[in-house]
Amino acid sequence: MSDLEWFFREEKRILDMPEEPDEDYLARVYGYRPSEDATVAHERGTSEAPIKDADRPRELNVDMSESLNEVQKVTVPPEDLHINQGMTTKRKSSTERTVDPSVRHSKKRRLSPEHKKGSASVTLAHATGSASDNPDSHELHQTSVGPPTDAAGPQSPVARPPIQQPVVKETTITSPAPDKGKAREHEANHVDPPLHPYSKSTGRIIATNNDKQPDVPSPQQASDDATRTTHARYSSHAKRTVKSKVIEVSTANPGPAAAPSSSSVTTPAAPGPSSSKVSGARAKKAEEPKPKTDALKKEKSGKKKRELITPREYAQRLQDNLSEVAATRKSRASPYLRGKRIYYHGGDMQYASEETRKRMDYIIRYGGTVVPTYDPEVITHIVTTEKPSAPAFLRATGLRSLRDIPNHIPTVTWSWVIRAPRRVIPETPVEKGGESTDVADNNKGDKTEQIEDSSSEPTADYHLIVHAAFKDRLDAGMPPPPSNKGRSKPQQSATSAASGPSRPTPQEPKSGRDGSDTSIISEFTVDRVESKQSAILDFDDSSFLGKLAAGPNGAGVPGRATVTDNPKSSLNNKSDSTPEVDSLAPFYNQARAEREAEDLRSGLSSEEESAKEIGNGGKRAATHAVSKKRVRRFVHVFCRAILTLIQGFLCDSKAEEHTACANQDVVNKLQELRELHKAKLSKEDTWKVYTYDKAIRALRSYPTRIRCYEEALAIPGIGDKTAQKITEILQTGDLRRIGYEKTEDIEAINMFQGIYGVGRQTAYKWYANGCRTLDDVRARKGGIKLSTCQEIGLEYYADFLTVPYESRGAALLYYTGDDIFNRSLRLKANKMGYSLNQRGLYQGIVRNPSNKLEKLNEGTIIASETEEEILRILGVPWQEPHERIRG
DNA sequence: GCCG
DNA sequence: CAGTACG
DNA sequence: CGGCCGCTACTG
Repeated sequence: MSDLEWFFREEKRILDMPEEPDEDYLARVYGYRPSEDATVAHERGTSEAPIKDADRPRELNVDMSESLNEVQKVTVPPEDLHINQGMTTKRKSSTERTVDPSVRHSKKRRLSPEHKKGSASVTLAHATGSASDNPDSHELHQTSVGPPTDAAGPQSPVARPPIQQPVVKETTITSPAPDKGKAREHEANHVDPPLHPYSKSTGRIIATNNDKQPDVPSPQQASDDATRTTHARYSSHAKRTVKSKVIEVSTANPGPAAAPSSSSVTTPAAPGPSSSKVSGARAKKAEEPKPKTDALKKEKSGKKKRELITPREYAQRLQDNLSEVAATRKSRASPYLRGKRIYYHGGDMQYASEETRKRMDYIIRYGGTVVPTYDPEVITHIVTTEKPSAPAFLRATGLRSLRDIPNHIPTVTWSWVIRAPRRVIPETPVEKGGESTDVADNNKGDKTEQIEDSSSEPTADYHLIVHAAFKDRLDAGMPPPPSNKGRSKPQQSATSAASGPSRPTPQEPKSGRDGSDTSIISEFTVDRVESKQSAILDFDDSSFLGKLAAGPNGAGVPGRATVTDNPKSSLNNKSDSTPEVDSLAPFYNQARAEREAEDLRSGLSSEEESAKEIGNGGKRAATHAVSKKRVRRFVHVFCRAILTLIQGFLCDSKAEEHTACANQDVVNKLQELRELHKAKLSKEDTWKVYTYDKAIRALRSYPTRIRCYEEALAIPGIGDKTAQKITEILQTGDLRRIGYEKTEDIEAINMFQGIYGVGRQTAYKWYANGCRTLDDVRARKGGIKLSTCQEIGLEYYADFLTVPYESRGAALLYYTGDDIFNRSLRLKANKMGYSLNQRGLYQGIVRNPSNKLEKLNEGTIIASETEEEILRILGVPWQEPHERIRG
């Protein structure tokens, strides 16, 4: 653990080290000072606050909100994982209830007429603030409450600020609510604002919008009012939330408002956060009247021309403009790609697609170098699209075979780039006295003393394997086989790998335990080959990994006998007749086997399969049954450790919600299963739900298709049982369990749980009392009782959940106004020749005079998305929800 | 159900 | 205070 | 084997 601690602390230290102050950066680049904005200033404060937490390794969160959709937050100690996972536990259900909170609030307001404007906002603030542990909650609240948001703008822009000041503070997410637990700290960190102009003007949505949903610009969002800004921010979130969660349809059709403008501005190939998905947001930005926004826009459009340019040319250009780009990069992003000279292969040699350009920009932005041509002498990495075609690649590079890719050059897919932990590689590792860390520079040294002073422990990097571009070259970039110099010193590696919890500095001779505690990592340790380029994660300190790998489990492995007593059997001993065999062959074979596994076998058989592969890979492995097991064990432990680090908190990444992932079908099934358990009362089921949540979440963010039981098992949060289920789904496409457990009672109960304020207990009770439908509940069938909260929840239940995003305005109007207000409003609409219902304001509806129910003409919808719009058309002054009470 |  | 639910 | 989010927030 302390190794972990060290790791995180060290990482944090490094991350905290560089970079100019944000203000300076902003001032320099954008002529903008955060202090101008209270909100930002506040955010800034918090962003610095965590320093005092240095002792407590936390999420190392690099600000890369500009491309959050691609960002990976590094890490957390695995044992803390659950903290946040819990946070997301109810994500889905909360989604379903998107609206509900509002209900409560609006009700509150309604119930307490004394809540005037000001207090209404305060209520809001309180609500959002209290929920600050869940970013989404903001969205939700805001979504629901909508009106206040808007109201703050046009109606009483002046009167607000004083009251809202605290609101801003409270709700601006950024602040790690002082009274929150450590989990909140994560959140706080996580949300820590990108000190970016965008965030000020249009809200973080710009940066984080990872959906292709265009943000529909609305008047209030363009406000300058700082207070309003906050709202707008939420508003943005809200829109996104609603749009993506409540109704997906709208995602499909580009928002009417955003479409036109975005088309003209769309995604310049600038070294900015140019994610194509941001285009919508950018469109909005384009409408921002703000000067600084304009400046920004200008800067971006500088390179936006979309020419037909080859990747090579584009890369070249990036090279040429490097300094310029670097400026942009400076404090915006952690230069975690520093020193990496990447040859990017996008598949098409003739035309640098938007994607290609974007990626190249990205590489530059994060400190890497894009090398226009394939030159093994120069490049340190090869990055390809997710599914590169080998022939195309060969053509592009002029190679004859993938085998010709030099061993030391990792050949990985783009996912590797974006998933690699954001770690700043220290320019000058303190401990190493200025030794260059340029990944490429450290070739396998010939100096024997490296064994002592270098801690780089070549380990199979699962990360590399996972993201390897070609299955035939999984080993590209992996530690090369030991030179046959025979400086193999198993014990040494073993020792260092197993070094104790006390944080040893890299050059410190590892004062590990005695040989009895030999770590299994030693089995795979190929001496210290100085090929850091293999250490993608830059885990220079091997003890860290060693510890991870060895762990409590590894300790039990009788490693010593093998390593020490029978040196020849050591994997890194190349004395057998296969000098070519990479000691890491087992890894490759394992991984390759997984990749190639066409027909998925059951857990057992696939296990055998892999084992066989391993045996084939290293001859000696076949002769050592123990080794075989160890390999498996190690792979498992190691992979998991890596994945844990890579994935970080489950709550770190934005909800990928409906974004189909590589294992979507599996996810769907598991979700079904989870729902089943959700309806049950037992503690056991409760925890299963919890677990499935975690598993599902983990699965979602898993980049590649699961190939076999082991691979699933390696994912943190997925254990034996779930892995089995996954396997079943993979094989049969179904989960039998779901079939016979899915019964009507469960469905009814789950439906009840959809009501705000109703959980499993209540739902079950209702069902037990004979309720089967919502109407039953409404009728209080079985004499059931509802709490006030539940009453309201019920009142607003079903309809709202099905309100399409486009109708939200009308729906909000409908739900927030009381009976009289609504009638009045609708009557007025009628008198004006319109027709208003919960879906929208219609024009031109012609009804049969004799039968008013019969519509002769459907009419056209003229407003529905926002309340303001509707009210404006109807000539009704804006009013807060709590003011819409006439009865 | 997963994890330590 | 404990149960229940929320985000 | 026991813990699994919250110095929750609200309700009764």
